[in-house]
Amino acid sequence: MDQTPPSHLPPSCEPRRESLRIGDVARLVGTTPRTIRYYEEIGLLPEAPARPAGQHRLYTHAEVERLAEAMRLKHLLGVSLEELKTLLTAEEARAEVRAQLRREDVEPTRRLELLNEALGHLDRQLELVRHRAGELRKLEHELCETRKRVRRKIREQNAHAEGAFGPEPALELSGESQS
Amino acid sequence: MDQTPPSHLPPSCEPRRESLRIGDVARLVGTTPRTIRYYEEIGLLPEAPARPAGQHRLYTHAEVERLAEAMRLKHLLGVSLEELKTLLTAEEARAEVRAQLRREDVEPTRRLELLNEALGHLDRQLELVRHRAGELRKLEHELCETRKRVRRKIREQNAHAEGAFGPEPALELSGESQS
DNA sequence: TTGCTCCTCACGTCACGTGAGGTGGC
DNA sequence: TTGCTCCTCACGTCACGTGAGGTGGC
Repeated sequence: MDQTPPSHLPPSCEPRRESLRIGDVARLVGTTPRTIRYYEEIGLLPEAPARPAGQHRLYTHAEVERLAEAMRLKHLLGVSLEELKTLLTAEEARAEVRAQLRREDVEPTRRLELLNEALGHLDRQLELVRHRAGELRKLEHELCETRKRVRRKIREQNAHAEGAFGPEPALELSGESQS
Repeated sequence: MDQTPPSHLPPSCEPRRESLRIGDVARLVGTTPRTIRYYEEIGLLPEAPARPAGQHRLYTHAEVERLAEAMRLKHLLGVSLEELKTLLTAEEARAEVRAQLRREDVEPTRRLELLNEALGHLDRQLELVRHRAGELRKLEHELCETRKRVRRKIREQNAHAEGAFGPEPALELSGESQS
């Protein structure tokens, strides 16, 4: 069983779940193996069905995508893992809805219901994102204003020095300064 | 609110440090007393000098402002308390610089040095904020695109229903739905 | 005096970090 | 065979939450 070279496999034999190991996944999404194991432990990530205890975890690229998206949400929205779990469950539900909608045999009333649910979920998430983006824009604006004032003072100072000592090249960022 | 000092005090007798208690402060900045005590414990907030053990903590409005700003930075930038401490120290240094600059007796070279330091600090902070704002904008854009697609599908579905059953008012958000 | 908020331990919790000791695949 | 990564406990840490028991100000 340790004799399965990765090249020229019969089409029936899958390369075991795409053979991405936990270290690779961690590097790809910018986290640590410990974090991934912890997320699996608390049920945020699904455990691979029937992995013998002590055996290596293997991941597919689709799973990496989902994990990356989850970490982006956590990072940008600053939610707890419990809230993140709720978000991801809703996300899964939306995926399920998309799958149902692709099969054309859904009756129109049900179809509209599903679409409206998806819309509601998107709106809630957009509100979260926009609120945070607004706060950040405000902070950015304030920092910019302060920056303008400092730059104006620097210009004034340079102009004054020029007046006192005659024209010399404007000194802005000295580049060298001890401590 | 109750910020008129207890009526007739002699002008020499200060209303002890403006008499804002820890619960008031917590409510004003949107946190808990425990958090404020913890920040004091790890040295992120200065402990009031010479407060007898067991005595109530009292705060000034200026301290409330600083705490609120600190919590905003933490919330928006998602930094650790250790990083936050660094940011606040730099902020204090900038305040110190402003105080020095207001006294006009600083020699021009030193003055430029201080201004350039302040500018550098502002630029680093702006970069942090802008990077995060950019990520959020991207997420917002993606959510908007998905939302557009869902709304288009809803319109299509309604148009189709109209064609099949004759004109009826467009159903968008049902408002009521079981489960 | 009665409530309320405050105080200081001190243990609990969330989201991991960090070895310890051992097994498995290229 | 040798390294490397992986595995599972299990204890440590950061940033607080949450009572326990007691004191202080309107």
